[in-house]
Parts: sequence; C-alpha cells; structure tokens
Amino acid sequence: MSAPAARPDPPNAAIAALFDELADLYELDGASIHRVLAYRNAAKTVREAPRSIAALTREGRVTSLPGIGKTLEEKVTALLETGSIPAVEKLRARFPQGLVEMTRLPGLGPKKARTLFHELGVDGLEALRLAAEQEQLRDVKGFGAKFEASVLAALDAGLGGALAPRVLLHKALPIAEGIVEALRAHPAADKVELAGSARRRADSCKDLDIIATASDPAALIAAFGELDVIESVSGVPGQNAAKARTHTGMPVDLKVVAPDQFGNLLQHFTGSKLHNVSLREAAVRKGLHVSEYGLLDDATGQTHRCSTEHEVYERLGLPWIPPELRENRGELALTDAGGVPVLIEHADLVGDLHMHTTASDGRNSVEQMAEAARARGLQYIAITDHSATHGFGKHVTPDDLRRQIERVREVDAALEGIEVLIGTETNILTDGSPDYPDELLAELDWVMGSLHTAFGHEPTRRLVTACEHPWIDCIGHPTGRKIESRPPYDVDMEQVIDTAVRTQTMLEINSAPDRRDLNDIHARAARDAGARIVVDSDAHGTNTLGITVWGIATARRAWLTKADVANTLPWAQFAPLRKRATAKR
DNA sequence: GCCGTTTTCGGCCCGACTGTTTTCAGTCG
Repeated sequence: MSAPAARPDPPNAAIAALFDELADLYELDGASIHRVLAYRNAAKTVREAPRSIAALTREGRVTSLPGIGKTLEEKVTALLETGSIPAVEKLRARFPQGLVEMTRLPGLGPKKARTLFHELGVDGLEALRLAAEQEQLRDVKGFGAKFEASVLAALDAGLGGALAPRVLLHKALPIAEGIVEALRAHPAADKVELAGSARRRADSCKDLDIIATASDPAALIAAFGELDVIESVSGVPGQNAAKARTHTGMPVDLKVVAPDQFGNLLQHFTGSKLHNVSLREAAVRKGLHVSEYGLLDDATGQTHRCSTEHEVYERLGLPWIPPELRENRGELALTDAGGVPVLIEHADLVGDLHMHTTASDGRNSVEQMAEAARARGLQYIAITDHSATHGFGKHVTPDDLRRQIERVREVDAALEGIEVLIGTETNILTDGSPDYPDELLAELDWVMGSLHTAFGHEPTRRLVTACEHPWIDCIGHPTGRKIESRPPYDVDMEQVIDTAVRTQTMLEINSAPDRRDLNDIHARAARDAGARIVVDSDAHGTNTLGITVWGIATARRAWLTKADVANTLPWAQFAPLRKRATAKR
C-alpha cells in the first residue's frame, strides 16, 4: 500500500461548513432536532475556534471543545485522512442541493421541503415554482392554496438561495441610537433601550430591537411611525408593538412593555440566542423557567417579573453580564460581580499607532492629523503611510520615507501636547520580508507590517516571518477579513499568535468598521496567550480618527480590560514595550 | 449527537404565529 498523499489541512471554516451542511441534510432526513442542533452547535464552535481544528484532532484533543464528541471527532478524522466525510457523501446523494435552497424561503422548512420532494419530486426552486403555478402543492396533505401563494410571492420577491443582507454596526448603530434618542424625548416615554445585536456591538446587524415603557404606549408607537428615518410601519395586533422599516431597508421592532417586565424583555431581546438558550438550560437545573415574560419558579408556581435586567440575572444567581459578552462563550460561568471583567472603554485609549496622510492614500497632512488627534485628547500618534509596493495609491519610496521622517520630526517639534511619531505600514512581501531596507526601518519609531497583496500566497508563513523580523513592531489587520464581503486569509492564527508572543510583536485590532481585525475571538485568544494588543484607527483622514470606537467594541467583545491593550499606556510606558526598544542591537 | 451537583441514559429553552386543521405540526425568532 502506498503512503497517502500529503493533503493540506482543511481550514476551520471548511469543516464548519461541512457540519452545517450535515445539519441541513440530517434535518431533511428527518433526524431528531437535537441531533441536528448538535451539528449546528458544533459548526459554530469550529467556526469560532481560535485553534486549528485539524491540528487539535491529530493531537486527540478536539473533544475538549464544547459540543464536539466522539462521533464528530471521527468525522473530522475521516476528513483529514480521506478528504471527505462518508455521511456527507451519502446524504448528498439522497437529497439534491436545491432542497436546502428551498428551506431558505420563509415558511418553508426542512419538513415541508422533504414532503414536497417525496410526494411531488420537487427538487429545487425552479420545480417548486412550476408546481405552485400549476396548483399541484395544494394536493399534498398539509398544504393549501395560501401556501402556494406565499411560495410564489417569496420567489417573485427574489428570496431563496440568498441570505438576507446584514448591516455593518457602524451603519446600524447610529440609526438605532437616533431612534432611541427621539423616543426618549417623547413625553409619553419612560424607559427606552436598544436591545439585540446592536446592543451587543456585534460585527453586523440583521435588524434593530428597541424596548420601551411608556405612560401612553399608543402615543409612543404613533410617534415612532412618524420618525423621519422610518419608511413604513405596521402595528402588531393585540400588542403594544410595531414593526417598521427604515428608508435604508433595515427592519426595526419597537416593543412597549409593562414597567414590571422591562427587565425580562430587555434581557430576552438582547440575546444572543445561544446565550439565552444556555441561560434557560442553566435556569431549568435550578427549577426556574426563563421567558421574555418573567421567571417561573417550579417550587412556588409563581412567575416573577423583573423591572430591571440586573434583577433577571440576580434571580438566576448570576452577576449582570455586559451585553458584549452575551455570546455563550463562558460568561455564564461567572459566579459573582467580582469575576466580571471591567471592560476597556474608548476613553482609555491615549495613543493611535496606525494612520495615513497625503504621503500615501490619506486625505490630510501630518499637521492636520496631529492637530485633530490632539483635539481628541490623544497623547501620541504614529504616522504610518503605506510603503513602496502597496500596489495602489502613491508609492512611498525609501527616499520619500526619509523626507517624511524629517517632516514628522518637524511637526512633532512644533506641536505641543502630543507626541508625533514616524512609522510606516510596510507591505509584507511574498517571502515574508518588509519592503523597505532594514536600515531605514531602524530609523523609525514604529513599524506596522501588513499583508496587502497575494493573500492566497502562504499568509501564515509570511506573518510568522514578519513577526520574526527585528524591526516590525506590530502586525496590522492580521486576518484581512472584510465583514460581510471578504473572508479572512487562510491564516493559522494560533501560529501567528504564538510567534507574536515569543517575538514580542504586537497584534492590532484594526478599527475600520468593515475590518475589526483581529476579531473578538482572535483578540481574546491573543490576550489569553500573552500577546500585546493595540487598538488603532487606520484613519485615512482627520474625520475617521474616532472610528476606534469600533475597535474598542471588538476589544470589549473579546473580554479585554484596559490593562490588556498597550496603547492605553502613556508613551513613556508604551515606548519600552516596542520590540525595537528591547531587541539586541 | 452531546452531556453529567439528575453522570453512561434520558433528557436536551421558550413562546408566538401560520395555515391547515378539528387539536396540531411546522416554522420562526
């Protein structure tokens, strides 16, 4: 028997996709919903794992992850050894891909898709449309004319296949806060709070949820519908609630509730779903049943309503948990308030070590950036223009950079109240080296190294090599992901983090609202491994220096405290932490 | 399929809405 051919490890995202597909296929197959959920749960665990699942499996440690047991371990092992999972192949042969697409239509789930496939041979969206138009669906038991109409309406609306678009947090949050502010100003309003993924500061939001109490609910709901940002609104029959849509197409739900249930509703609609599921499972073990309406106590048969969210958690024996942590990533193991991390605040940042000027692709001069940063209360900034091989914008040649060193030194000398440092964002070439000579990098105060080209070309090795470089102080936007538009490079972050720790290379949380890179998972893993983290704006103009709020949001979702982020330190304490300050010359 | 202050089996969150039905299954959040 010949030795098996070397096979590259499947990335975690690929394994997660297979588990999700298995969940879909088993659901079509009529498997127990608990088994299906086990696969979905495992897919999420794999997708969020900061370590390589393939490596963990080879080390025999993959079952230490929550939701991964013997059976799933075997499936990953089969994938590593043969390149495929037998169960996936078998089920794919039985259920056409079109059935999964059908289940994305509203009101059409796996059970109905399976029935239509078996009864009518409907195997996808095209066959479904034909059968609906020919009024064949109503002949199947459990289906009727209304179902046919809703299927056709959904297909005509272009649904099916595509997932609903999610709006990036920096677009969603201002809309949400504007609505909340306007409602609070209304005389009928009492409490108004944002809930949902926007309150948790997630990367993106599907919709907005707002919970309120009011002396006159109907008046508040009417005022909601009249807001300028609202395009259309519909009431929810029998409830003090409204469903609306903004002019940008974002759904907004407003619920006006009794004051003594405000805490329950706010907690429920803040989520996340997985946080709530775990919370309720833990509650059941204590004889309590949590819903949006209150806490039912088995012992007394009474339902306790909570006017505050703090009371909900308190009755469950938990400290209040900051919304950013409510992702079922260990927050329910926090037993008392002392264990809850004091999360970093935006005001804690005193330095910004990544920004651009007109020397490369920025819109403002060094002076303008420095003055704007000082006005924002920053104590130090690094000017880090793109380098010579960036590939677009101006090419900052070594001579250009030498002139920029002089320019920045002049501005620094002229400006009181802020330290202006000269740096660069050097491009990491395909061999892992920076694109400026070492002597030039040595003259700078600070060097970011980032990938901007050839993303598919060995990103892990290049980032590891960059960390080993004596003059690269920090890796910029380490995974290259663009939220909702570009997946991360196929990079083994565990290796990069380990190398960063060993070489004292810092890792950036880039605050660009479509990056937020490191993400919350990786930033937490980096901190836990002992890496130094900086939160930077990557501003390309004075007007975007403040986007560090999004980087801070990610840092908070990563459980980071002020002490975990290096540029909360004054320059005198930050400077010695740079690799160049400690490297043997 | 996972998991254990109910531990190796028997559970595994909560509620609302819809359409098709005479009491409920499926879907959704």
